[in-house]
Amino acid sequence: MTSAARPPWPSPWDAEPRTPKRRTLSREAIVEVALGIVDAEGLEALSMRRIAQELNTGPASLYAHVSNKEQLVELLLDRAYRDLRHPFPDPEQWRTQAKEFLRQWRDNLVAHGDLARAAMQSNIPTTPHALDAAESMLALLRAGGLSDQVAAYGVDLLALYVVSSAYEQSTRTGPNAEPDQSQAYLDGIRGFFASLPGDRYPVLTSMVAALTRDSGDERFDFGLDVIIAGLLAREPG
Amino acid sequence: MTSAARPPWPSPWDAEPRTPKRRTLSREAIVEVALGIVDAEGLEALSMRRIAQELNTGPASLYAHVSNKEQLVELLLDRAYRDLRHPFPDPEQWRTQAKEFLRQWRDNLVAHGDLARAAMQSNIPTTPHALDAAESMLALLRAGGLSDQVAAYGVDLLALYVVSSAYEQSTRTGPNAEPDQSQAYLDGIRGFFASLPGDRYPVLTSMVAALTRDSGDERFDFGLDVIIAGLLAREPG
DNA sequence: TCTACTGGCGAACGCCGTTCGTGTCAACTA
DNA sequence: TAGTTGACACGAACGGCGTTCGCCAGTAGA
Repeated sequence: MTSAARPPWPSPWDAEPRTPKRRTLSREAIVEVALGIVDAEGLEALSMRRIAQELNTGPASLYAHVSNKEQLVELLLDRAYRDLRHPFPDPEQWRTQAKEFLRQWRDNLVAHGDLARAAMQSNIPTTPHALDAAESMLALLRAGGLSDQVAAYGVDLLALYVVSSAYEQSTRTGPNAEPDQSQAYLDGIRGFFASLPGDRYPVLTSMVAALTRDSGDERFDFGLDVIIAGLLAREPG
Repeated sequence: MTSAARPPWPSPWDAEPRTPKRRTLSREAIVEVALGIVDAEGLEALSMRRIAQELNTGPASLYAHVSNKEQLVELLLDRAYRDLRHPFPDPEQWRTQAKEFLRQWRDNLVAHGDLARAAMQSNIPTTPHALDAAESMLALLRAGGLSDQVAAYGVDLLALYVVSSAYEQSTRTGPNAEPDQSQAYLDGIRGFFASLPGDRYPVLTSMVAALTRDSGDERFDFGLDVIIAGLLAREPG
């Protein structure tokens, strides 16, 4: 090792090489670093100690900027939602707009590891950018001519679907998503279902092909179509 | 204190009053105790130490019967699903049967604190009684005349809805559900939405009444109806 | 009766979120 | 310019967690 080249006393040129002792910490910096950890390794890898370490400090320092971990995760989620792009509702195309927005919403969550898990804690939007998303969805559904009550319950239902789909997807793909492991994944499920006893699960075993047809976009789009069609079916027109 | 009444040496009549030193532990006993903790105080209160304490032993002893906490939680979930009562599909009444079964499913989850959170980890049923539930639902949807593909995707969608609804409900009611705090809860939400800036959230603030109409059964039933109607809309007939 | 084995379990390891008390720098006051 | 003040940084520690190790004791088979 070359550590012998360094004198034991502090040299002038390496006094405080980084760590300018002050002003380096901020809520934004913490959120950014935390989001990086979640993106790369998932929510489970996120710890106050880990964040502090990545910022060259101790865990206690974080609490000057964030009241606790729960709040930090909420900030992460809102930070992620900040990237959503909101459509201007057009009554002629509201359905396409809605589906595109919901897809974007899910992709945005999936892009941040299993952050969707945090979004499931409370279905009611409370942070600014989560409220923006709800506002946009409500506006789209109303542009589609849905009554207030159906639109209100509908937004809830769609949000529930988007978030839980994203979470399910994230548990499937893992923290660092390999691009094409989905085929192997599907084969695994297929094998499992096929191995079940046909006398106890006659229907399941007879439908393995349909059950394991797709685990990605087609499935998600199917759910979107079903819910939107169901909402329209609740209206007289 | 009356501890002086007890001699410092072991008296014959209190030698091993309980704790027969052996055979008291079993996987079933562990699951039962753990489920009791989750019912009363929620998943967060569940720890190996806590279970062990309730069984008058140390945490290490549990690992002879359960490989880790993750597996234990899976066992809890399957134990809960064991109580589900399955209908025999009748093509004339499949819709009512399906709705009743799904309601029962949700109630069963909500009855066990926030155990639903564990059910969300993987949407694919793998344990015996979870597979039973999927089998029943598939049979019902096929009795309703749905095609294999729509039934397969539909079961997934309904399971996602039931489980995430149950989880949402459980975070609302808390571990020990007060029977009638729902009104105060709704009032809280109403107040929050009403306090939002109307210029940023014009649609949201104009729909507070519809958004906070109900947070319980009516909302859940609405979602059920929407999804089932949407599934039927996917079929030609 | 001896032996082999299985389950029970005390102790410890390395994590975790959070708090306390102290230090130290930056900027305002006089 | 000198003194003061208040906010931020952070080392150390507390009480929890899941899990493993290794020893011990009781049971069952030879």
